[in-house]
This record gives sequence, C-alpha cells and structure tokens, in this order.
Amino acid sequence: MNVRTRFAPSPTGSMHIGNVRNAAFSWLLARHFEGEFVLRIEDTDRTRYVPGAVEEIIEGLRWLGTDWDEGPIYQSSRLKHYQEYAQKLLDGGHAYCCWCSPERLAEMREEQQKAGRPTGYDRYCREDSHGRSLDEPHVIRFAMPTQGTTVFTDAVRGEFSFDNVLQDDFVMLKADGYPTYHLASVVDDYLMNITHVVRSEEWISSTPKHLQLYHALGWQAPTLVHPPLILGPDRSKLSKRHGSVAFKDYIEHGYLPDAVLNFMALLGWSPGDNREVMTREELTEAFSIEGIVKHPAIFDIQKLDWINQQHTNRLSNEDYEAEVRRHIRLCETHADKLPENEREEKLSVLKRFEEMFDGVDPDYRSEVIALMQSRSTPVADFIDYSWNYFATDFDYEEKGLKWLRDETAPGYYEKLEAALEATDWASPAREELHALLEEQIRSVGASVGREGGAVIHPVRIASTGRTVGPSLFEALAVLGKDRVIERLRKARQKSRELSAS
RNA sequence: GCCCCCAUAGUGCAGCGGCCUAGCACACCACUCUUUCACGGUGGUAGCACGGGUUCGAAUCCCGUUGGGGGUACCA
Repeated sequence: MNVRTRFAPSPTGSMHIGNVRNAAFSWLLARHFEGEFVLRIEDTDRTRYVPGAVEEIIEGLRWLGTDWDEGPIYQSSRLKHYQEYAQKLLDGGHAYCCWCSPERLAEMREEQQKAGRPTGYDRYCREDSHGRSLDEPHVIRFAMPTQGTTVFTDAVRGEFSFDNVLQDDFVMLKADGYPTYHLASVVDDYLMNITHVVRSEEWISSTPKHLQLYHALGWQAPTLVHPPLILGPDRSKLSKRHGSVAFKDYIEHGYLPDAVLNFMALLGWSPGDNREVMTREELTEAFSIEGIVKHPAIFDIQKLDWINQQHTNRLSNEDYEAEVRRHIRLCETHADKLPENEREEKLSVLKRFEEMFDGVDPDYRSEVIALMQSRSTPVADFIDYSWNYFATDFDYEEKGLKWLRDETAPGYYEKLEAALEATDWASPAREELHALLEEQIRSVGASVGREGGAVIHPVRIASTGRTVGPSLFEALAVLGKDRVIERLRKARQKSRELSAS
C-alpha cells in the first residue's frame, strides 16, 4: 500500500502540543508503511497570520525528527487551483455566489438560536442573486444537498451518518479570493494524492462538508483518521492556563526528541501490549490506526518526565554530551526572542558554562556527565547540577551554610586536608578509591567526634557547594585530589569568616 | 439552543462475551538501599459512571440517564 500522509498546520501562532501529536501520528503512519509524509502550510487566513510561525513549525518538526518528503507547500501560493475548482463547482451547479453581509448573517444566526432551530446559512442567495453583480464583493458557497444523509467511515471510530439538511452551505471562497479550509484541504489532499487524512476529532463535524465536496468534484475521498483531542488536567481543551502548550517550551527545557515522540505517541495510541518506553524505530514498527483510541487524553507532564528520564538513561556518555551541546546551542538561538535584559543574562550564563565545559579535560568532562546524566533530566538541569564541578569559584547553597557556621568546622576541614593530601589517589582502581576516601574521611570524622551526617555533609557542601548530589565519595573521586583539597581549603577560610562573625 | 463524539483507578493505556476475585505504567503511600537528592528493589491505596436490557455468562453487545468533550465563522 502506498501511503501518503500530511501535516497541515496553519501559521497562526506557536505550535500547539496537540498539533504536534497529530504530526507525530501522521508521520508515524507514513513511516510505518514506508510511505511519504508531506508538510503543507495552511496560510489561507491573512488576518491571523503570525510572522515567524512557519519557521517555528519547521524548526519544531526538525527537532522532533519527523522529517518530511515534500514541502513546505504554501496554500497561499496555490490560489489558482482553488479558484479553478470553485469555478468548476459553480459551473456544475454545486456552488453559488453570495452577497450577504456579515451583519445580516449574524442577525440570522441569533434569530435561529433564539427560535431553538439549528443555525446555518438560510440560502438567501442560492436560487436568486437578487440583482447583485459579480463586480460587487461576494463569496462562493457550496450548495449542500438539502435531503438525504452523508455516510462515512472513520478509521478510528467507524460509521457516521449526518443529515444533509443540517449541513451549512459553507463558504468555499472568501471575498478576498482566498479559499476556506474546507475547499483548500480537499483540493490539496486530492491533488497531493494524500491517502490518509490524520486530523483531530474537532474536524469530525465538518467532515460531511468535505465528503460532499469530494463527491461533487467526482473524487474519491481519502481514508479519514480522527484521533482524539488532548485535554488539560481539568478536562477542558488544553490551553495556556494548564501550563505550557507551546511546543517550543518543551524544546527549550531540554527534553529529548525521542522521548517527546514516545510520549506523544502514547497520547491516544498504544501498541496493544503494555510497552511504554519505545525507541523511534519501535514506534514506527508498532504504529497502527487500530491502536488509536477514541477517548480524549489528558496531558500529564509527570509521565513525560518519566519517559524522558528513561530515554536519558539509555543514552551513551557521548550522546548525552552531544545533547548538552545541542541544548546550549538551541537556547542561544532561542534567546533572541527574549526581552533585552533577560537575553543578556541568559546568554552570558550559557556562554560561561560552555567555556567551562569545553575548557576541562575531556576525561573529566565525561566523568562529570556519568555522575549527572541519570539525575539531569531534562538536559537543562545538567547545567545547573554540574556547574560547580566545572567552576573554580562558586557560592555555597544557603541551606548548607550551617555546616560552615559551626565553629569546629575549620578544624575538621584542616584535618581532612591533611589526611586526603597524604592519601594516594592515583593508584587505586575507582571502586577502591571510593572505599579508601570513605575510610579516610570517616576516620578523620571519628577523631574529632563527628558522626553520620556531620561527617559527610560538611564535605559535600565544601566540595560541591550543594547539599544534594551524587554519592559523596564518587563525587570526590571524580573531582580529583587537587580540586578537593583546594575546595576544602576555601571552605575552611569561609567557615572561619562565618563562625567568627 | 441545535448537531456530533466519548466514557476502565488521580493520569496514560491493556481488555475486543467466559482465561477478569480487571492487567501494565506514571503519580501517590509505606518499606528497602543510603551520607544527601535521585535511581533501583519490594509491597500497598485506588477503577469498569449509573439504570435497564440481550445472553447460560457482560468491563466487553443494545437502549436510556448522567457526566465530559467537540462543532455550530468570509478561523483553521
């Protein structure tokens, strides 16, 4: 089967999470059948066009790895096609010109609603142009059959039947010569040989319009696939008040593309067994229309975080490093959109980190990654968590300062310095070094009457500046003798200042 | 108002008439590991919206109710 699917966003703002899920489904379907995936930009509403939106869509899809075989194709550059078919419909008696004003239309709707009748155009211009001329501004409407039903099968939900009378004589071509979605998508899906139209549930109710259009044009309709919507935690349509719905925010947080694809795929689809953490290849292999579910799904960011963590843990050290670099670059380019003052700060932080990250010995870098990878998801956390491992100078976390304020701390640090200075760090294997360091530190601690946390915590805050982090002895082993002793010395000085005051 | 869709734990899914005293995962709670935060391990709380049918048998099929969602534009 030659499958061709498309993703057809309109450039009216930031790419929405729900939209991305549809892109993912559409792409997965095409790749599963080794078919083609087309990117089409539905820019037929000139009033809602947002500059930069197309770039964001393209960047987002690239990032996600949902590559397309054709496009981007802009509908705004294909007006002649829509006009041509509109004319054909006009000639065949399937369409007519309408001169009704928006005011009249609004009034009509209000009356219909008040009377408890279904809303819809009253077909005032359908049989009679009322002496209006084609030179006057007008739209072209589709002449819906006024009897019978439109029956169709959705690949996800099965049979549907809609009464034709209740269908509107919808506008196909606007007064400005641009088509509406209904006309444009039907014409394009046909001309582009799209076999499966994947679009979310909200389109079901206008599907009869599209099918009547296909019918009037003498075309066969593609397979319709309507996955469910994605809802916010309160079960209403996912929107800004539910947190972020802008896809780019997830990119900026440093989620992994494979993890996001995995998570998206699971929003309204399942492989049928209980698999959850899946690679891109596994998803492509397993994807099917049968696995698409009918009920709406709620976006659960905790699950995203978990899946992201699972994918992160499966990354090699080198791949994780590549992700860190990619993330930095991405944040740098995105910083352009920030307000001036924030941008400066963001960029300088990134720059400083990058310099430190690049400046260290590759082996050291790799060891820090090994230490932090599993706890730094999304990747943005890595910058924060690993900062002090690269910085030569850093502030102590407020919460840990209590260990330095202790007046016996300077003495403790001094003894530790001596003991660790006298220790051979180079010869033992890594595991042995951990044990050795632990033994040394515990014995110094015991010699000054310290126990448990009082032994460990002062060393952690001194060597890493933080109260939390990896196993202390592993951290020390990674930092190495010189850094550790230097840091103990600094902590001792700081401690003297603090306990003196 | 009118039209349409959906309905398994808090969340995401499995289930497609008997294998279901309903399975998996996230979240949550314990315990465990432990120097901290995570990870890991073990266990636990929690669900077939309700009411009628059909059937020897229903989470699974049908109808209704309720609840939720979508559409109702010269927006997509």
